[in-house]
Amino acid sequence: MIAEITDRQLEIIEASSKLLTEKGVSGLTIKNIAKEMEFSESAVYRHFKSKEDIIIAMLSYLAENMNLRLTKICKSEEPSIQKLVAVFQSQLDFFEANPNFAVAVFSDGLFEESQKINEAIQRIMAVNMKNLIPVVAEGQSRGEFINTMAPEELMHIVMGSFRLQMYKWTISNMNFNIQIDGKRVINNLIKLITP
Amino acid sequence: MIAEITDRQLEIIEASSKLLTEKGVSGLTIKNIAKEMEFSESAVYRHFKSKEDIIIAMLSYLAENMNLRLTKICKSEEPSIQKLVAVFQSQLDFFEANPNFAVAVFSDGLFEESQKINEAIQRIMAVNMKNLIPVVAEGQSRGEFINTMAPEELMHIVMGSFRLQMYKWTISNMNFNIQIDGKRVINNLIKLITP
DNA sequence: TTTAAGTTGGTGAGTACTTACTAACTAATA
DNA sequence: TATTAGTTAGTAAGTACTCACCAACTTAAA
Repeated sequence: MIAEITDRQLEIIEASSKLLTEKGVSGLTIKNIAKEMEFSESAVYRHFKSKEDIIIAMLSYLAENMNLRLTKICKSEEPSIQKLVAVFQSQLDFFEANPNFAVAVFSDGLFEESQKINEAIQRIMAVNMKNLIPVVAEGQSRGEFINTMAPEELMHIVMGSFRLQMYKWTISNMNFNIQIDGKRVINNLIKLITP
Repeated sequence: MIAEITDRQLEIIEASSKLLTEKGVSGLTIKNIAKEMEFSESAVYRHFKSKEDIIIAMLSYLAENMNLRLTKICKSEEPSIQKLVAVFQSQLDFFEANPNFAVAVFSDGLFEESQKINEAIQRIMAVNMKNLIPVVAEGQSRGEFINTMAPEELMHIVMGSFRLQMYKWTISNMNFNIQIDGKRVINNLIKLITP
């Protein structure tokens, strides 16, 4: 929560996410991080006590960023539909600009060996849910969204569709325009969940 | 395609998928496979020329199985809705009985280092699509499903929701009843995509 | 103002261990 | 006798991480 992060740590986080995009999980090694930072492997340990800590810091940094972005959108006074669309638009913009993070978040189970890392990834999912469930519930009570299922279940379908689209993008090595396809998915979802 | 597989190779495939469930990708090593098979590491290489080949054989075996199951369901004369439900029910049954394979298929990007393995995983996705797109198209023309988007886009939403449910199950270490939650997702989807 | 002590962020060499894979050999079977 | 399926004992390359050491800077006291 209280992310007391030094400049150097932030640089390492950025180097790590770059490596993650370009070389995948197996390329995210201390050796490669050091090379990217242009210093020795042992220097990495001056700033983080373990590789696990680096990954967790990276994911927490992302979660914090995302929460700020989404909270801002969700507390506005627009119609719920517009808020929902704006949230996913914001996610599209972010991941288009930072495709490195997309790999981490949408390639599920990537760091399965560590419980702590898995929890960090789940926290990112939770940030989405925490912000959007109230929006959906509000939309339902206003008659903007269909009322045939619980907000959580509506969100499950919306998130699942969005995640699958992001996944298709990451495995294609980001070689199509995620804005176009992403927007189409969101439009299709809106068609389905409005009365 | 023509999977000419020896008994011993099948045993190795089964041992590998067991390891995948219990220890994750990082636990799927030649050493562990050998231990599981109760013979030496080098004996593994009598049956497969590389670890990559084992993983590909494992995924191909799964794809073949799945295709047989789904094709049988989809060529029946029932209403399209019932076929769609039956397909996902069949998937639920299979992954409940073989949770090991669920990890492989729903933890995307797991074996990212190998292009061939990725292709094998995508072939499994394609088996689903190949069988279900015609069912959805047929259902749309019969007025069983809504007609406001292309069959592929409807399937995207259905698959995305299903995959997310399976993912939640795998990261919870299969500690809730996937039949109950899986069925609820399918029911919710049916509510959305029927007129 | 000089000196002393402590901190920060580096280095290079090395640890203990794991990985996929191989060569050479052996025993049993066709 | 040739083939099959196993063995033992290795390999080179990689992994995260630790060690003793050091230069530059900051802080505080003489």
